[in-house]
This record gives sequence, structure tokens and C-alpha cells, in this order.
Amino acid sequence: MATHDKLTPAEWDIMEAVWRLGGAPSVREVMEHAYPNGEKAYTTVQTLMNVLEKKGLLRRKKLGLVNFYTPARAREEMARHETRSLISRVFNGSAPALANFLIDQEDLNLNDIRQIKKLLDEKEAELKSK
Amino acid sequence: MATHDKLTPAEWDIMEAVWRLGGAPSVREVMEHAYPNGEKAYTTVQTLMNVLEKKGLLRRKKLGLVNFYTPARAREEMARHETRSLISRVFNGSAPALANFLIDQEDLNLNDIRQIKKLLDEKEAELKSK
DNA sequence: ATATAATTACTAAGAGATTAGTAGAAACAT
DNA sequence: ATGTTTCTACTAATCTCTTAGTAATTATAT
Repeated sequence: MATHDKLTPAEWDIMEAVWRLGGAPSVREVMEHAYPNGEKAYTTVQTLMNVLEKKGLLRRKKLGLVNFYTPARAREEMARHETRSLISRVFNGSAPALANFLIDQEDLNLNDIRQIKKLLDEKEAELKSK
Repeated sequence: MATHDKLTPAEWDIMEAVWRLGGAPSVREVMEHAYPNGEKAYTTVQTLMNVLEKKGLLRRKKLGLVNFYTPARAREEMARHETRSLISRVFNGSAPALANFLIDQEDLNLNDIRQIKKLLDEKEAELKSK
């Protein structure tokens, strides 16, 4: 249920911090990591984290009187989700179309290109072997 | 001013229709194209289009008593913007990281791979010639 | 000419996102 | 033991997005 809620920007900030910190950070740790200059109030961060728990993206465990939060999904999983959403909205559902666009529009240097080609070779070999 | 407002999902729907229709469609044309089964009320579409005009993404011109709208930005420009936003949020600002992810995670067939390689070759040649 | 239809401008209600305050409990410092 | 800090739970204000209604205006049909 609520298997795939989309992350809002503020929520993404929080998740980034949780993923980055690793383990089971508290509200305070997340706040200090995500907003080192007090950009957001403590209770704002707390609220966001509880919203994320309700959405099923964080898990909460109380030790003593303090809540500790762990991510319910890997960052990579979210990256895939966001990427697919871009592909379907903007590139008409075609991953190759996004790839083309990237190569056309974004700044890739010779090194990048070489590396991407290597990956493609590997993928190609993998496909052929099946 | 307001040089780069992000498109919300509903706004994206509208812009898609405007881009697709070409020329200078009216509210009714956009509505019929974007929501052929009356999913949204006429005035909803109207409101969205006026918001988009305020945000600088559509231009409005009144002929007789009817407003006609033209996109203020090309679809490709928006695609670039959205893609960059993904790259910076999710891929730590690295376009090659997204490319790698795509190749790893998305379903590319042999044809796709061949075509992407071709593009890479062209890009490589272009870079070397400078 | 009068009713009907289409369009606009304006307004607003409801939902979701963002921000943060307040009250109360627990721990801590002196 | 009392005052300070830190945390939670709860509440709420504000903002943005989404949806659509209403009133006025113009065009169309008969």
C-alpha cells in the first residue's frame, strides 16, 4: 500500500541525509547534516521525517525517548523511480531517447565517452550471451 | 524574471498538448487534446493555462474574444531543464552517472546499444576535431 | 429579438506541501 | 529540587497546486 509515493523536494533533502549518514540517524543528526546553518527549524525536520514514515519511506524505532530512522528503500531504488518518471513524462517512455538526449545535450568529455562505451560493450555481451 | 519555474504535473500535461498541437491553440483545443474524455472541466484547463502564462511558459494573444496560446519555450528546452534537475538531485550533478545508470538499469536492446554507440562515435569525433 | 452556446475574467474551495509553534515528558546540571 | 535543555506528539498557519463554479460578454441559431 502506498507503494510508491513520489518524493517532494523537501522530502528528498531529508532522505539524502538519511542515506548519507547511514545507520539509524535521529532527527537532530539529520537536521545538522541537511541544514548545517539552521535553514530549517528542528520541528520542521521532525515533521518531515514523520511524514516520510507515514508514507513508508522511513522506518522509525524509539530507543529510550529518542526516535531513530532508517530508510525503507535504497537510494538506488529511488533513483530508478525518478529516472523512470522522467523517461515516461519527458521522453515518451523511451530510455534510449533519454540516452540520446544526454549524449547530444550534456557535456561529456572523451573520458566519459570511453567509459560509457565500455559499459555498452559489457551490456551487449551480456545480451548476446542469453 | 521568473526565468525558470518548474512545471507541475498538471502543467506539464497542458504544455504537452500545446507543443503537440503546434501553432496557437485555444483552451478548447488543448482541453480536447489533453483530456479527450472530459477528465478536466473547461475552466480548469483555462485556469492552468492562465497560470502558465503568468509563469512565463505560455504567451497569450486575444483574437476577437478568444485567447490563443503559444509556448514560450521549446519542449526540448524543458526536457533539458528537467533532465538537469534529475541529474543534480539524484546523480550528484554527474551526467555520466545518469548514463551509466541508464545502461545498467534500463532495458536496452541490441539495436538501442548499436545506435547509442553510433551517437557516441559522432560525439567523440566532434570533440576530437576541436 | 430572444434563447442558446461558447468564452473570458474572476473567485474560491479543497488537497497537499512546508514550516514551525506549544505543551508535556525525560534527562541533566548545579 | 529546581531550572535548563532536548526530545516527542500534536496542532496549526501559510503557501502552492488543482479543480471548478459564477457572472458577464459575445456570437449563433431560429
